[in-house]
Amino acid sequence: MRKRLLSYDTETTGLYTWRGHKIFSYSVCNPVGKSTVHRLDGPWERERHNIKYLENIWSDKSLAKIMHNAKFDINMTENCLGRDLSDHKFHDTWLQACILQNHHPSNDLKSLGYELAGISVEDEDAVKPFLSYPRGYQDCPEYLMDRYQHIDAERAMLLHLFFHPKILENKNFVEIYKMERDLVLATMRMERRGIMLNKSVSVKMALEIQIDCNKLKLDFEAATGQRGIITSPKKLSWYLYKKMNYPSLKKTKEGDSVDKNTLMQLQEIVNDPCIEMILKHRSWQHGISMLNSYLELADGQGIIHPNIKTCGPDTAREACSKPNLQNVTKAGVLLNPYAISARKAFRPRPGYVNFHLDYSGIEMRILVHYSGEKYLINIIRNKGDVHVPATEIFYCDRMPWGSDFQTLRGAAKNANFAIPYGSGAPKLAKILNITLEQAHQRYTIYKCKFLRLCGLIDTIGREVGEQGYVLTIFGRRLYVAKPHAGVNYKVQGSAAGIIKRAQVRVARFLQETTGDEVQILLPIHDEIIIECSRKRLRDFYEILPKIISLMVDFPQLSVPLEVDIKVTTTNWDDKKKINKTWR
DNA sequence: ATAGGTAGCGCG
DNA sequence: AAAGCGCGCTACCTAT
Repeated sequence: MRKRLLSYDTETTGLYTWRGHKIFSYSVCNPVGKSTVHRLDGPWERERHNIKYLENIWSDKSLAKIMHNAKFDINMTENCLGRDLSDHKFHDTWLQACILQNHHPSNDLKSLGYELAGISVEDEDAVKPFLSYPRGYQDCPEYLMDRYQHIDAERAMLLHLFFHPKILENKNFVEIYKMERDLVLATMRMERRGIMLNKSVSVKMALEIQIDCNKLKLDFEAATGQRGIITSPKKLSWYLYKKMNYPSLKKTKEGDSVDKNTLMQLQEIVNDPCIEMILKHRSWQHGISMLNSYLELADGQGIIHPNIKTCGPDTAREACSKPNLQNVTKAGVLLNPYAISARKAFRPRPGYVNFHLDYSGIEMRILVHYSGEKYLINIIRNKGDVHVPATEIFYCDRMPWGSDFQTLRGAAKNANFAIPYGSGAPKLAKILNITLEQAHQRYTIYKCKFLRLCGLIDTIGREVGEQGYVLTIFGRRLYVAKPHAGVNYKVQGSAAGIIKRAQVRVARFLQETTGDEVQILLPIHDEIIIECSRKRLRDFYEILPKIISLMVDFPQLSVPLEVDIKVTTTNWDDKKKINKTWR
């Protein structure tokens, strides 16, 4: 039987349903290339007719709708029709492209249309001049929009006809594509739900720090006699290395570096209070800017609705923007004593509790899995500390350990990652704070003990050299530009595959068991944040073991996975561990 | 005014 | 030859 397909593309008054943006027109195209445009504005008769047709399209569940970035169009359409459309069959050509060509410079609709079918972007260029803020596509002349919409619908259909057969050729790709589509729907709900900013706390923090920051700037100017240089890397570089004649410890592309690490090392040598002021000012200014940007992006209730890109990064990870909630500053990071914890400005919704479920050491586990190192596999299986052997080897002269064991272990842990990712002895010496000679010597010992782990960089590098890509544990193909990055791609990509599947499973399970009172809010690479209504707390604790089992069930791994659980009723930074580990 | 590059920094 | 990698965002600076 012939597949029933229709490509579908919406034009909206903006990007955000939560800001009231709506569909004002849509276009469709059938598999033989006949496209039509349907405006929902203008003459009343036309609008009525086109709404009815929209209803028709989205009443037929077995008619597969093809979109490029389905998360956007489905969200807008659900908003327009006022009902759930998640049981509709759909395709997403963006996902298809990302799965098939992760490293492609741009998998957007227009570029691919041009590349694969020579469709020019002239239609887009024609509407562009009408888009300057605050105007949008709805303000473009209809005849120009018409052409643009026709072509966009045709582009999407074309891409599907080109890419989908290539997905079907590979059994793993079929599973990955299915999973990615499920993830799109789960993610759409996360974005819609959003995460709550504590507006009053944000404002208060930003204002207070601003005052301190202004004062600090004046102090710096008084101390150095230089004005307007504290925020400028270029001018700081001149001041420190030319005027003060301090030694340059690190170069950038065009000059001497004044980054945090370099300045802290310089401080060890010259002990100039100005350096501390620079670092303080930078951290504080960063905190202020980020807090203000969060405030600007929050809706009337203080909810932030980020854009979570489920597919697109070269390693098949997810990414988050507007704002990026995957890099919100936290307190207690050793490397930056002056950090402003913006996480303190995020809170659970009133009446809710937030749980943070994070995989403990997932990258290391995957590395060990791929290395096949029996010794390390057994440590993990027996719930031991996989970083102890490295600590023992690299700090053999500081045995037995004193009170600073955690510091040494932390450095050894960094080395454990750096080595399989291709770091050499010089880098190790820096990480571990030992001499180059010691680094060479102990690296040799490490290599003897963990030959296969150290060999990954070569074996996987060869894999890249021969075929241009690596495979993840799910058989996902990741093209890699630089062979030495192959190990990282394999590990990041496999970890990404795990947490993506975990989200799909958990989201489905939560929807089935709790309706909408317990929901996933956000993934952060090795962690998912779940909010739970206080009314359902008892139930949640009951189903927690089931959630964890869904998260760790990956038989393709030779090592077990573990999940740490933290909880907060106040703010993101004050989350507390609620139990040992679950597995 | 706007665009693009670089540096720097946050998270994983 | 030697190399950890992936993202997004702000600020500064230069060029158009």
